[in-house]
Amino acid sequence: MAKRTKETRRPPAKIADVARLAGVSVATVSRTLARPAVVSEDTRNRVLAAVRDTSYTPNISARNLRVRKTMVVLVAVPDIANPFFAEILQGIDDTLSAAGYGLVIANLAGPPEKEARYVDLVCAGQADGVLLLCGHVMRSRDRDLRDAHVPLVGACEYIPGASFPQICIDNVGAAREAVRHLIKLGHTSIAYLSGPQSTILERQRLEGYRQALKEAGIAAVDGLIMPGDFTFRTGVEAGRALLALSPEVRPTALFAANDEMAIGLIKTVHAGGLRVPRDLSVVGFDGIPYADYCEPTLTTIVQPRRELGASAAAELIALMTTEKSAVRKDIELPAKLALRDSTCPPSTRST
Amino acid sequence: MAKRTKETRRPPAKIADVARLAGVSVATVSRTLARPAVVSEDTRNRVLAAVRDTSYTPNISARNLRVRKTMVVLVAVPDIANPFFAEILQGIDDTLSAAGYGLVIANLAGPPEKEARYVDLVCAGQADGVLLLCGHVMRSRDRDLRDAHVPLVGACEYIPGASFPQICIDNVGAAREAVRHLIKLGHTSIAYLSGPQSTILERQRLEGYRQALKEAGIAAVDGLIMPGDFTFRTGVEAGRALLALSPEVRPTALFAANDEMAIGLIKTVHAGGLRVPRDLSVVGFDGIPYADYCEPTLTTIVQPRRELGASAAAELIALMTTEKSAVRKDIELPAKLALRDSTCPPSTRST
DNA sequence: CTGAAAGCGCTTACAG
DNA sequence: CTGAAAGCGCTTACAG
Repeated sequence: MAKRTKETRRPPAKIADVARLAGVSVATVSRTLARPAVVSEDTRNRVLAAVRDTSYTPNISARNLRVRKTMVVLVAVPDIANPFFAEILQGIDDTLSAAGYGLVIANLAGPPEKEARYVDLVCAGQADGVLLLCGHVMRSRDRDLRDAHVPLVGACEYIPGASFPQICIDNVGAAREAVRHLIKLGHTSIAYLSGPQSTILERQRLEGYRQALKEAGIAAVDGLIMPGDFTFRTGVEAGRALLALSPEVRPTALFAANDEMAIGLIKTVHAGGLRVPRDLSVVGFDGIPYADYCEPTLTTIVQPRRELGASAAAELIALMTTEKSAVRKDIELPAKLALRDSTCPPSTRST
Repeated sequence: MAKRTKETRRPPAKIADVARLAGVSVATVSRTLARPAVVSEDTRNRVLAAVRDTSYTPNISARNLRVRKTMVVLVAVPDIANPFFAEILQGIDDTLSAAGYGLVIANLAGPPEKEARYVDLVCAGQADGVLLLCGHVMRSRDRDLRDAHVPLVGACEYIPGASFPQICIDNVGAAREAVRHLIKLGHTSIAYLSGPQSTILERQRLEGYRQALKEAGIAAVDGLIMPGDFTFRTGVEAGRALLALSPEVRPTALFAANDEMAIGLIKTVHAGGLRVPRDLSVVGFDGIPYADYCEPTLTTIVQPRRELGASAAAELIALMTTEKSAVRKDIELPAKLALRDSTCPPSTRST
């Protein structure tokens, strides 16, 4: 169909082909490419011309075998279909690929044996480093990622007790800020829609909620803490639970541990006749793109997703390219409250 | 911190270590692993035990160098942050990783030189195959992906005239079905919100729109075709344009070339006082998760995203593992209309 | 500044 | 059924 460029078959040129054409040894070709300054100008020109004429590109498998590097990093993500991670991955990809690294995405959603396979892969030396977005150090039946002796960096979900750098936001502080915002608007009956109990993110955001209430002298009410697991579905369920409450005991505001649940909840209470924010103010967490599309737009904590990914990647590159092993160094990136349309002062009716 | 497993340093075992421990040659170890049936039971047991004792895993760079394969496939995606692709990637990842392939994601969003880098990478033999979700055969300044002589498979966005298999849905037919649905409800003034002119997806969906009108004997009105580019923003703009129209000339229904624009449009016309679907019925295209979360939920064509990815990956694997070069074979997967809350008969008022 | 040679860790004819 | 040996395509001391 489309026009092909010149020579149509022929296997890719190897370094020996270039050397022959340039009339030098393969060692010289290799050196010219690695450190051009070290060869004479004349040689350099001949080699470079030969490289061009043969469209030579080094075989990476061979180079990697030789220098015992792979130039790939493994990125473990809990769920690639979750929009929250898409932009993080973008930040990672930008930084990593600019530095010549390829990235293999280990999507942990799905059968648990996948995790083990990836651990084995890294232990077998198939990656130079690992980026952990999944909140735990991956393991297989009898091995741990640490047995691979490659640099590790964590991001997003803090891994307690880890001995490698981690890039996170201040979840406690951000959650506290979210709830303070509601309190400042005049709310005193504020519910909390939880994330999955197993994650540290949940514990941190709950802690922030508690702190904000406490410092405002508002008593925490256990009944106002609603179960959730970060999914839209549990947001819907919480919405139903709220609708089932009589108006006198219903909270006037709610802080959700993530946006997806907040959106599910808003949709549900809307359908049930409550108005957001008039009857119920809602604050989310994450700042996913959709939080700015929904109706009403969601007041939320927006995480610097791209920067989180980029910093984590940069940190890992530093670790992979220097001798000094893991100068443990956590980085905390700022997350900020985006004021939008889902919050307002409580309606006087219930005050 | 955490407890390490036994021997803490020592480089990973190589095949020679296993051979020594088992008292056989490296050839035998290699064979035992590749085709266990071919060695004697006694040998096999000794080798396997040694493999276990040394926690041996083959070095893939070395193997690849030897067999001249990379076991990686490149997946070119227009924009990794677009939720539409997330589930496609998941289908691809499931299939590919089950077959032992790693996947390198070429995110084409961003500087155009990235595309060239990826082309060079493939031409240099760094991938065994390429999955094109981007609607065109990637190219660098002087090369084309076809020069790499590796199998190619296209998916989602049909590439006209390509000589490799492609996995798509019937965009024309699906768009026609979407518009027929509106016609069946009684609408006769139906607008179309376009995608980017450069894509074949746009041309196909527009064609489906035209066909449906034509077969119903409804005259196509140029003024009802609104510009868009698949982004939320252009949906918002189209919404504003609609609001600016006087009620007599305003269409009673609209078919958007994708969900994101449909959602932006709905949000905008809502804010402007129109009710969806009562004043305006809207049908989208794609079936992204959010289409089922928004308010009202969006009637849309849902694409079998996971299956699209899985079939494309399966097709590529077939190509990579057999001699027969590209038995050109397109696959069309079914997309179906999901009836939800954004459509209803036109209100009598304007009829 | 340059070349000859070893070696990275594997697989696979080829003999036996 | 098994082993010795060549070779995949590179890089890097080591000499010169």
